[in-house]
Amino acid sequence: MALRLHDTERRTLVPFEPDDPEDVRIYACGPTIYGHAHVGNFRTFVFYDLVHRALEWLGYRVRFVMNLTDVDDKTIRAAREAGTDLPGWTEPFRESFLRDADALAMRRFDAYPKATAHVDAMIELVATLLEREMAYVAEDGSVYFDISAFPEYGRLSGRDLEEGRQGERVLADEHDKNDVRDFALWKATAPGDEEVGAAWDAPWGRGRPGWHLECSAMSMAELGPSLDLHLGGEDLIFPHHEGEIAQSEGATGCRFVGTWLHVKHLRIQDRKMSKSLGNMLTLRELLEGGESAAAVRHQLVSTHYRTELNLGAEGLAGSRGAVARLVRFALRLEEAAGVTAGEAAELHPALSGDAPEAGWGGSVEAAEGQDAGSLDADRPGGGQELGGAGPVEAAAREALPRFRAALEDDLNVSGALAALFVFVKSVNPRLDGAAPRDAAAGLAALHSMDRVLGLLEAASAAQEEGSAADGREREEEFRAWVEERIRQRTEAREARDWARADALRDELGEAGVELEDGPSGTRWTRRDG
RNA sequence: GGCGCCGUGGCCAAGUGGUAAGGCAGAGGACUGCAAAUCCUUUAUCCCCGGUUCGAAUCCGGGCGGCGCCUCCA
Repeated sequence: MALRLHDTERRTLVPFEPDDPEDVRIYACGPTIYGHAHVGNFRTFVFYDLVHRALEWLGYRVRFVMNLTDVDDKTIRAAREAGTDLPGWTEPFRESFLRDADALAMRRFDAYPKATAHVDAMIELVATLLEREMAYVAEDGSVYFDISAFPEYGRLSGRDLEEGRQGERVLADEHDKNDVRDFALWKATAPGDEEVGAAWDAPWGRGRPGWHLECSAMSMAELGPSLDLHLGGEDLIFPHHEGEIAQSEGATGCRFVGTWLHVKHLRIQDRKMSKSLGNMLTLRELLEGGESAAAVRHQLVSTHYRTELNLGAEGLAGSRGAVARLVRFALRLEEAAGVTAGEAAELHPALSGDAPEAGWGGSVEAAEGQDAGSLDADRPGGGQELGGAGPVEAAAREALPRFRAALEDDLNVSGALAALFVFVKSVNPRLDGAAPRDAAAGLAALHSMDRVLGLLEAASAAQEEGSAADGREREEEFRAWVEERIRQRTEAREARDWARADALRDELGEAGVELEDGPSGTRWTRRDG
């Protein structure tokens, strides 16, 4: 099976067929950087990250661009109120956004163009549309796109062109438009724009670019006239993306986007997130409140992108549990393998490469509908190759095709997570006494899957950030202290002095350290993180 | 009003014709000095009614309930 995605325009699942699998071009609508991004934004952005990771894992080479909107009504108003100029206001939030993205283990995209850096390209685009008579200059020097020049307007959102036309009173501040549905490509300079530097010269007059225009111009500048994939939140379908199509195809004459993917919105505690309800939760607030980034990432990524996701305390608690289980599993594998994840990958390239093929006899079809525990020799072509593999490796070879099949089915993360946890469940009991090389196979496969999910990455990123904040020396000191306590406790236990042993465990517990006594000694982990 | 989505065990959530993946939480058990971790066992008339079919959570009709977009909010 090959990758299939749900295209908004065709309203159905379609095979993903990029023009060139070696150069897949993806554009995603990013945030307006006038404040800290909220968790709803990040539901969408973490999905972008998933697309980015999944496509590369599946073997595509990807160029992925996400814009940052730094000139619009909101940035201008905020900069004015703060008495600064546009970059003075937006730049800190650009950095804030990237920090938040890092915290969630989002992999960096190839470019984050800012609108203000591409105004020339936007002016050029408007000029082209004027030349082609698809746009007109209004009395005040604003430029509008002429809807009637693009008969296909409305095809993405599936709305009736005539709807809302009759009996519509032309609003006072839009008297320059020929048709109420025409949208602004260029807005003539308004009072206050100059103060913050939000005004540029154009042949038809001074002003600033319209919102839809930014994305058309920047995607063309970065990726060319047509894209394989364009991503955005569901609210952008109309009018934003509809406008992008009209402008882009109007100017170039060629198809703008192959497949549109739109992410459903996030709700908070069963309510829509909105300013009026006062429940605009920023990611920063959530994290500073003590929530772990890995749990947040899990929560945001674990629900299919076309299903509404409701963020709440219960769900986050569930995510914490799920992530903790994976982290412990990774630790057990590392111990049993005696190597790092990187070394494990070298030992088992077939299990750790991007999108390991089902070439070991366990085809996707064969894996589906079999129960996870049956390492059968009766599967087509499965017996012989499996002969030399240990039980952990066999489980990995079972899990990876399922994981892949789920991703290929419109990025079914729930299915992918199920494949992962079936793997965890089947490996855990076989880990005691497993051959190191075999355990390494499990470690390699686990990290391969995490290259798509990013959950272990988010957990270890948080861990590192924590110790970096503490400072290297203090961290060393702390470790030494913990290990000394553990040594003392081991002595106490050998002497069967249970009271002393328990007291030491309690003391460590208060310091946030949890102990696990295993056959190979005592392991400790930090609570959370 | 127009267009569209959804309703699966305590919570979250896969599954779109052949008698229900997975996670979290709970209960019992194994293991442990006690724990923790791990494993085993255990919890579903798939919103309701009717229809199509040998067979439906899955298709069709109706109902009830929840939600989104329809002014630059991801």
